[in-house]
Amino acid sequence: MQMAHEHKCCNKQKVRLGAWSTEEDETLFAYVINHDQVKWSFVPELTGLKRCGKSCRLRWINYLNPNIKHGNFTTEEISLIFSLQKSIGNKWAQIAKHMPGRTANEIKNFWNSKQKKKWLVSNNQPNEASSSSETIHHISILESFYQHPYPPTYTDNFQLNHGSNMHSLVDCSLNEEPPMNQLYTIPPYAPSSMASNNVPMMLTISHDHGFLNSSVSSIWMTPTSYAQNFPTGCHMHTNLITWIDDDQPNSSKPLEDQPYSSQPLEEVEEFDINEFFNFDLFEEDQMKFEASQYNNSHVI
DNA sequence: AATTTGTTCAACCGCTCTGTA
DNA sequence: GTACAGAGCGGTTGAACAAAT
Repeated sequence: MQMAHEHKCCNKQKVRLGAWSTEEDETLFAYVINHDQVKWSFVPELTGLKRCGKSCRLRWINYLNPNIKHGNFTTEEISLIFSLQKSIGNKWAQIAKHMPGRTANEIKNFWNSKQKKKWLVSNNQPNEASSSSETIHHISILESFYQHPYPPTYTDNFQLNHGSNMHSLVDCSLNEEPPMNQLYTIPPYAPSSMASNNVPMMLTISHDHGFLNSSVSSIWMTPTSYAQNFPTGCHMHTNLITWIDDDQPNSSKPLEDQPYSSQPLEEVEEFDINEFFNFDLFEEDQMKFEASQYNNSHVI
């Protein structure tokens, strides 16, 4: 615990800094849990804590809040962090909203540590970067999203509805059986070196059974398709898949504005994607994919 | 066993955003 | 329209711990 000193906020009152004691935690917890509306700037005065109001707020939202899920991130959560970071950048608070129980600070810390490791790997500094198998695992996940879309294994028709006029059919390819709460790639023909944008889009998958709806986090455009305003690939979050009524009108609004996107996650997770897709791996597709990647990299 | 180096994560800082008078 | 206060956010720091030497 650091000595009390003048804080720049809090009217320059003397406040304590550093790690919180058990007693301080108990005091803050007891106060917040018993008050619906907390005015953080008044908390030190009302509780007797020698802390800045901002510090109290931070302690609550990052540690004391009983809704926080402590412990390591799951593979699904890591996937979601990578895909959301790619979509919206370092908007940690927004990313945290997609991950109940996780704090923006926790996600930011995770991202920063993994980014550092990725940098070390990309700069051929294996001694530092390969210090644990966990590191390699995380980096392989990251690489798969950023650089190496996996080979296509299955083809279906996916209907992309973009803006008011665009209404295009593209082939769908899935690299492997995607667990729920996972991101997968449709289709992986365009390498990441090609132009991409992050325009929010709605992806409608047409099937005999009705319609599936999902957010698309990023769209790939080849030079040709870009000229034609025709996306060749996209990322899709399986955890955001929801059923919609057949008469639900298509819309170009962002997902959060869609009434059917607010379905509880528990309901979403009950959906079994295996009922509708066959994820068998075909070697021929893999070769075709590798060839297209090679060709594209030499065209650009 | 002691020291150095690397990693994690809680906490701080300063800035921006938002609501209100 | 503007000034102010409080809340929120993202970048950064540094203490504590773990791993390597």
